Parts: sequence; structure tokens; C-alpha cells
Amino acid sequence: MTSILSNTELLILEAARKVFIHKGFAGARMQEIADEAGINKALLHYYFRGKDQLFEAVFAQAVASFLPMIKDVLEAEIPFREKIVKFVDTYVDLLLANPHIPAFVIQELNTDPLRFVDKLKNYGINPEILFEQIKMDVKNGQIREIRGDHFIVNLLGMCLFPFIARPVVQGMLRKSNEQYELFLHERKKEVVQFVMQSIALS
Amino acid sequence: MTSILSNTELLILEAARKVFIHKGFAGARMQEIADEAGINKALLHYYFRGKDQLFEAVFAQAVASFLPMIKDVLEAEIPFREKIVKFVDTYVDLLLANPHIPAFVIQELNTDPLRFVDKLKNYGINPEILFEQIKMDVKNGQIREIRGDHFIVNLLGMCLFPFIARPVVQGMLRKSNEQYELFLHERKKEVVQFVMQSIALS
DNA sequence: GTCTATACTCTGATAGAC
DNA sequence: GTCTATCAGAGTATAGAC
Repeated sequence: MTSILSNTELLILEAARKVFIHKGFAGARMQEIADEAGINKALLHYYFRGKDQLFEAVFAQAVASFLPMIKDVLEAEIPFREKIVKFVDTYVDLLLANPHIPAFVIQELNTDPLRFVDKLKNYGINPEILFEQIKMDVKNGQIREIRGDHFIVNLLGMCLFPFIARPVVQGMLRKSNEQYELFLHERKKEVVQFVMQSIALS
Repeated sequence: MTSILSNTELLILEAARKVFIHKGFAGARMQEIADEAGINKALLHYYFRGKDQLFEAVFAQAVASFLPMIKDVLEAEIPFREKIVKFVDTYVDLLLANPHIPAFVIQELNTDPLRFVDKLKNYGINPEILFEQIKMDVKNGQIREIRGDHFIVNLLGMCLFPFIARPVVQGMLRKSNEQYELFLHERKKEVVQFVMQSIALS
């Protein structure tokens, strides 16, 4: 998977990533990608067949950088509470390193849902393992009775939302960029605490 | 605000809303909007000056249909717990009626953040009132100690995420359209319960 | 107010030299 | 592999008849 790709090819991919993520598929311009990569427009077509295929490469990479990690943690064989902590920690760190990926994926998924349905299935995240784990812990009196599907959506929502909707949220909270970065870091602790408190037996 | 607008103008706005929300600004085509409205392309320019201004009208309407409600509830003078229930209920219902608005707003806000910064300020949601309310309830021993900024992000994230990321979430949970609709309705109860449990004194 | 026809710009893609 | 030059199509916008 690594560096069978030529130097120029990587340059193009990186430039394309920047532009596509910033502007979306429809808003991106091949010329801008070429400029960003410091090469000529024709080279884009030489390495990739066209805009569609270049985008496809970028999108696949974006998805590949996120879904497998969710999958691994969710399906790991560790206790439920431990899993939550690990998930939030690693996931928010991943988001801090790639803050624009989720909005990008969601945006393109919404404008063209069918294009990638099959791709998503390849990463087939199976939440059943987590659901079973929750049922077990409920039965054993470890946690209060909760539903797995709603729980996972709550968890994902709390982790992802401040990244996806950053402009709105940051504006609403009247935070500077530095303050918001700090805020995002804090969320690891805060989300875990919020969840732990909620699943505890009352 | 109502029906000073001509019939055709409303027809155009409604068509533009559909197309812009579905395709985004860059992906939308004036021709498609004209077709959707059942009129000619030139009429779009007659009523609105061009694509930019037509989009502006649609976007403003989309924002206007959501932010004021958040503001009203957040700033209302009712007890904290009551406010949460009311917020989740009314907000999720609003989302059920307009499920594509949030992703649309976020998408355009991300691709062109500067364009609407001032517009958002007009709706200036002031979360300070809620923060003060939380501090008061904490002091009075009504709820455990929580931070207002993280709390509001948690709440918004849990409400909005299943709408914004519907394709991914629905696929992950392997739900049919009908099942997912039901799931979204259920969230009103589930989110409230999740939050209430979390803010309770332990 | 609404239509047809058209001008003009932008952009993705290709041809062909080096 | 990389560049310059250019084509063909799409898309916004406008002119002008009715």
C-alpha cells in the first residue's frame, strides 16, 4: 500500500485531498488541484483518468482513515466501560488530526448517496457485538437498561458534532480558535464522564 | 413576511430550495431549478439577479427556520430540566419535518465559512442564559456539576447527528427507511432519558 | 411577466511536442 | 513523464420578441 506510488502521484493525491475536502466534488476545480500540486492540469489526467476517479481515490482514502478504527474498537473484546473510554480517546484524537474528514464524507454522501453505498458495506461495521455486550452488562447489573442503537448514536454524535458543525458551534460559544481547540481536547474527558454518569445504575 | 411574494416567485424559491439542498450551491444547476419550477431559466434571473442571490434567499430561509427556535427555548425562563425536555421535543420534531436542512447549512458553512458569519451573528444565540441556569442548579444541588459549553454540544450533537449523518448511521444500524423513521421518533424519549440520567446527582 | 435564442465564460478533457 | 495549446461541452447570464 505504501510508495509503490510515484512522487508526483502522491503530490497530486495530497493536493486533491486539500481541494476536494475544502470545496467538495462539485466545487473543486481541476486547475486548482494542479496549482496546489505545482504541476500541470494535463498530468492529473495522465495519472488519474479524470475528475471522477481522482475524487474516488481521495474519498476512499478519507473513509479508510476513519471507519476501520471505529470498527476495531467497537468489536474489540474488552469490557464495555473500558471500550467507551478507549473509543472516545482514540476517536477524538483521530478527529483532532483530521478535523475536516467527517464533514467531507457526510457532505458527499448526502449529495450522492448511492455512489458509495457499496463501499461503506465493505467496511461493514457490525454493531451487534457492542449491542450484545450492552445486553450482557445490563443483565449482570453492571449498567442501567439502555438500548444499543440509541447509545451508539449518542456517543458518535457527541464526538463528531463539534467537528462537523465547528463554524456554528464555535460562533455560538464565542470561542477563539485557540479556545475551541482546547475545548475539543477537553471533550475526551467530558464525553466519557457524561456517558459514564448516564449508564450508571441509579 | 407572507405572500407579498408573487406566485411564481414562491414557485422558484421552493424549487431552488429542493435543488440547492439536494446538490449544494456548486452542484446545483439553474436549468434544473427552472425545470423543477416548471418555468424558464430566464425567469430565474428576472426574479432574482443570479445564482448567488437565489441561493442566498434559500440559505437565509433555511437558517431562519432553525436558529430562532433554538434561541427561544434556550433563553426561555423555565426550569432547566423542563427546558431540556422542551428543547429535545420541539427540536427533533422540527428536524423530522425538515430533515435535510442541517446538513445543508453545515455543508455550505464549511465550504464558504466567511460568507455567512455576519448572518449568523444576527440570530446571535446567547448561551449565557443557559450557562447561568446550569450554574445556579449546580449550586442549589439540583444537578451534578457540569460545564455548560460541553453540555450544550452534547445535547445538540445527540439531536442533530442522526439527521446529518443519516446515510452512514442508517447503514451501520442496518435499518430500513421505516425503521429509521421510528428510530428518529424514539430519540426524543431516549435523549431526554440519557441526559437526565447523566445530570442527576449520583 | 414569460418565452426563445444567443453570447460568453469556465472547465474538463485531449492532442501532440519535447 | 511533463508541458503547451486547444477543443468541446456545460453553465450562467443577457438581449429582445411577445
